[in-house]
Amino acid sequence: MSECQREKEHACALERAIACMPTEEGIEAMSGAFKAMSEPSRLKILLALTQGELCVYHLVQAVGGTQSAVSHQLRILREGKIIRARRDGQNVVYSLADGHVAQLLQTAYEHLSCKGGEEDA
Amino acid sequence: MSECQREKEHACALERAIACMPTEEGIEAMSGAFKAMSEPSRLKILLALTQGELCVYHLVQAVGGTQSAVSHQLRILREGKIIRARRDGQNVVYSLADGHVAQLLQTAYEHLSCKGGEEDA
DNA sequence: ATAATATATGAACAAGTATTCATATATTGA
DNA sequence: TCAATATATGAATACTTGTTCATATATTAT
Repeated sequence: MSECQREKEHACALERAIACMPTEEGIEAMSGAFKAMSEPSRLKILLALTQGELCVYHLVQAVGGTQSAVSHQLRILREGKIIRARRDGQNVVYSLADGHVAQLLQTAYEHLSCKGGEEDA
Repeated sequence: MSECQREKEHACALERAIACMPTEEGIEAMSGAFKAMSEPSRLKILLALTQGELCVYHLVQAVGGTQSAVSHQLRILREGKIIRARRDGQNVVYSLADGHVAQLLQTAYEHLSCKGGEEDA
């Protein structure tokens, strides 16, 4: 019963934390979106697509790496409904699937990209 | 030289994509932040901490799992400067390290958590 | 000092996954 | 149909990582 003391110390934050916690599906949805952007190779692809739709060949030029590696990552993003594919003649043209990811990329880009890093003493 | 044709088709988007691409350090910073939030166990910890600082014991209650697993994830988040630790008597109290992550969590929470999912035909 | 509580951590193991290589599929032009 | 271009993908490999178990460290009270 010694933890009862602690129970009350920050009880309000704990209760709010429990109350605001999404369902498992919500957690999966959120972490899935973050996971899509958590690998450098995929993040580059997504950042490139914020500028407009691009075919695989151009994506390879924009992000580097081999065509095979890019295609594998494109499949992961496609299956996760993060991006959308459309055939255009010999090419397949990709674009971001919805605005949510674009918003997250924008927020991260503005907040993290331009700044070197913040050490706090 | 056959790709020259393609070079021009979407050249503007490709050029913008190349122009907007962050440095490798920028990419690492962004993907690192996303990676912190890409695992359900860590995401839960971070979401809980958006409600205020919490000690490990309370975090375990808020997010579930064993104390050891939570502590391991806390270490990863701590070393990545995503969260901050402060000792308070027998307890160690954790809090979010900066507002950037909170902003990303907020954006994701609003955009992804409450909605079931969007299938597009 | 000893016991109890709170947290951290090393080692081991199990999954998950990003890349490469080789090859398959699809589209276009001759 | 055949060749060329564009993209996708299966298998194998190497690497990363999340969890568990056992144990270590730190703080407090007696």
